[in-house]
Amino acid sequence: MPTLKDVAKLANVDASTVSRALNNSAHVHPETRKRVFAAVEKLSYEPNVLAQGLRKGKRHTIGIVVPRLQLTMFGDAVQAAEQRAQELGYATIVCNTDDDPKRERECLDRLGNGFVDGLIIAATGKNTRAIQTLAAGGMSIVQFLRRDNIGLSSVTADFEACAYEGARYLADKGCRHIGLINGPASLGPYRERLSGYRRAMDELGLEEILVSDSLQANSFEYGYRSTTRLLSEHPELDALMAAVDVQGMGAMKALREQELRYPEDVRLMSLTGYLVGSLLETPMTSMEVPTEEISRKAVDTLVELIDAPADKKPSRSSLVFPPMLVERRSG
Amino acid sequence: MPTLKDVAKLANVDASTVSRALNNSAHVHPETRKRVFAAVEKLSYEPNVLAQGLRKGKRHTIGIVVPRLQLTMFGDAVQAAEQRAQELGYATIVCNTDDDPKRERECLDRLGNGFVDGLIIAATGKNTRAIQTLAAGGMSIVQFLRRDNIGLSSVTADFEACAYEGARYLADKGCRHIGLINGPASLGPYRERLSGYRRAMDELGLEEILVSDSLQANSFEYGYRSTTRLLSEHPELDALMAAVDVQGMGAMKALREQELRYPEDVRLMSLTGYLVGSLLETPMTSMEVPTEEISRKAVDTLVELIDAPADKKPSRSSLVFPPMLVERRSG
DNA sequence: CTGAAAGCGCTTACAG
DNA sequence: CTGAAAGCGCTTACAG
Repeated sequence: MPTLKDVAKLANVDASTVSRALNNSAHVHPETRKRVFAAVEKLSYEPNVLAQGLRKGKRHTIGIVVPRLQLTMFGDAVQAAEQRAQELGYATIVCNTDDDPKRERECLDRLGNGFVDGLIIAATGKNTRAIQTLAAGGMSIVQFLRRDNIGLSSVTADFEACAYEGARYLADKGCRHIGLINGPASLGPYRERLSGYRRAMDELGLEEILVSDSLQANSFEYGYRSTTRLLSEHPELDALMAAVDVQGMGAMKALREQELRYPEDVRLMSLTGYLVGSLLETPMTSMEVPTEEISRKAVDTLVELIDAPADKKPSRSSLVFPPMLVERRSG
Repeated sequence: MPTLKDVAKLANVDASTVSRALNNSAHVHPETRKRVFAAVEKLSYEPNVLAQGLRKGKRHTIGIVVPRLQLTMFGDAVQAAEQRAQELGYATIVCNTDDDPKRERECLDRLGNGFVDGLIIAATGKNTRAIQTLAAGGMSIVQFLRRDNIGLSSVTADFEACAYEGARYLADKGCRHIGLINGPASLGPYRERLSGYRRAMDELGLEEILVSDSLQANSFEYGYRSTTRLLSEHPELDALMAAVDVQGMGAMKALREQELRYPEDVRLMSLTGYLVGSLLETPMTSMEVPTEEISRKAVDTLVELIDAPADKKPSRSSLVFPPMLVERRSG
């Protein structure tokens, strides 16, 4: 592996000049510059990220904090984020919190300890203080896929619209008893879905029928139990919206057990669909969200933040992507 | 962040002594040692991985090369590998090849270029030369979940047993026309499943009925098309083994279209099941493989390889984990 | 516009 | 058993 010195020797200049030419950090005579780049080319020189990092106190690593990967949009999200990070020359460390505030806290402690240059995070909402402290201490942080109003940039989807448009769609199909399987309102996306659902129910003059526990909501089990409960309390149910796909899969199980067909007896849809829903035996009607785009954008935003000099960090930004309705068999 | 120097000052020794004490790289007087560790404790000192890396030419980053993450065992595998890597102080870079040799080549080029200390890889089998060259050039490489006989350590599952035991199970249930949806024999796991299937068919005196194209086999579409084809050529089919879950999901779609019920008309099972199969509307009978354990072990093996001094690298090892049958509804 | 020097935080021959 | 010194590959004030 050639080093700066090798390039400098070949170009007949000092290493510092090579550095300046490469980083555009000061005026370098065009002639010199040309020689430098020729030498770089010739040796196919690549700067040693480690040495750069040591010098500048950067590790070229970003942390990704998400609840889990399996069968969730976060799996896709992390894949896209890792790819984008790699394109930008960053390694990644992925940390799964399982939506457990304690585990999240551990992740934050570990990553905060000088392990990474920045963080993209889909937080539980229970460690706001710790996250703000980290940010105040100079850590670059971007929220993605989940947003709380904690003074940090975010890239998310419009979950309010997911629920609102989902409900309008079901109402258009003639449903009058539209249930919602949601999750704890302490989490931004659930709170937003709830508010979209309420807006729609209000406009339509329909009764709100919903489950919104503060439990581990992003699961098959939760979808199953919630559906069973809703059906027993509201046998008139003719439509059901699940916040995420695995909940919808759990709902399917519950409906089958009650010998209810979907969509014939109960229209079923997911409010945040991803690949798996389309491959089910009964493909699931879904609101879909551009997860990959969101993740890539979050990484871009983070890297800009990391790279900006301390005295002119970009100001806080909030990006929200709209969802799209995909009609399939279940609803 | 405290540095070696801070520790040295507090312990009243030279930085080099602290280094030796911490790394156990030379005799340090027990008394001195005690002082050093007390200081480390007091300052809660953590060595700067970047500086260590620069000194030793290590990046503390490992590359993970897999075909894809979505709806495959590789998703689980990568999650487990990342976690283990993190425990060992390594960052990760994940590269998806989509089982395309060209993309795999790009991954290898990029990662080979001094970006990582080592690689765990589930290869396409089409870049054997490039991989061997990398290894010969000093890159530490461990194969995981897929093994080719290319002189490198591996940690895999016994896919031969998956297919053999799967077929025996179906035969025990009374099936006499057992089909196999496989994939290209150029890939180790498919080759091994094929051989297990053949062994079982041979022992049972049954006809081989199989699809084994050299296409993108790890997909819903492939499972769907293959099943349609097998059914048209062999209407007598009474059992079907899919190499992986998504193929099985595609098979379900094809069976439904032919108005065949599973398991009543055709018993269906996956030979490498993971979570998704258990959550389907018709939960899938599967051979299951300890993906997480395999991944963690692969990372351990790799890190040992990386950390060993050049003159005494551990010799090649091959670890194979046995599968387990999980009976569910589909078969 | 460019060179010489110092230093990021560590490790490791080299003396003693 | 321990200290002083050199150096991994880079960047950045400091002169000029």
